[in-house]
Amino acid sequence: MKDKSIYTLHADVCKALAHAIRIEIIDVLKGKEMSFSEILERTGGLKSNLSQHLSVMVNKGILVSRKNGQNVFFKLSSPKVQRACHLMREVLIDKLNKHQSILNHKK
Amino acid sequence: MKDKSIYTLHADVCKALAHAIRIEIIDVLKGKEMSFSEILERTGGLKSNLSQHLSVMVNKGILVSRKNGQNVFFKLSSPKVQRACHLMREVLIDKLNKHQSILNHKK
DNA sequence: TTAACAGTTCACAAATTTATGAACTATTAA
DNA sequence: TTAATAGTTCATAAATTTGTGAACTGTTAA
Repeated sequence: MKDKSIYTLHADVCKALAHAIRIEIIDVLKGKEMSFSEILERTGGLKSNLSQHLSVMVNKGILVSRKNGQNVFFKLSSPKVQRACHLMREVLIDKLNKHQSILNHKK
Repeated sequence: MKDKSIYTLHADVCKALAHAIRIEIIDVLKGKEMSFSEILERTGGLKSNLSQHLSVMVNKGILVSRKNGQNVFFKLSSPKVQRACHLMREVLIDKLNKHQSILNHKK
């Protein structure tokens, strides 16, 4: 049988996008590097929770981090992440538009 | 507070990519339309399981389906899906390459 | 009508993911 | 040294996702 482990690895990377908080982090991190506390300021919530989400994203290769003194800075590992995320957002928008136009047709 | 429901919707679309079987389905469906049974032939597994995965993908707007007689045909809802998926695959490959080059440096 | 075929739905157990708060580590300042 | 700050780790309970097989629906053929 064909080896499917590449699909598991690929899905693991995609899982790093599969949570509202993590999508928000990508949104906030678009293009720039930001410290943990700045991200926390923008997203809100518990810092333990944010730390866990960030660590998932770093482990899956979506983000990279570096430590400077007491602070840890995060950024997207590549512009590809932002592009992929943007495409998925468009798929969502397309779907919402289609639903809207179906509704308009019915009235 | 800022409204975050767009992040939830966006993450829901991304969740449709977050499973090995669903990544395989996208891979198999690249560019072409295919019937349920053809997809089942290629991916293997239980048909009830495949049917559930396909229904998740249709509901999230990743796939569209049409019925013709006894057969149901599926295709990607847009080339954007394939492009996003490909970008995430590249993020994975980049990560694997980086790990590889770190290993080479150590020996 | 009955049987066969294609696919979906359902119930449920198992696995995975998530949020929370407490405890912990590391760095800087007093 | 002690205290404060920044962030991580850990345990655990709750929520969500997943795989399985049986039952079901709809379509075609005999």
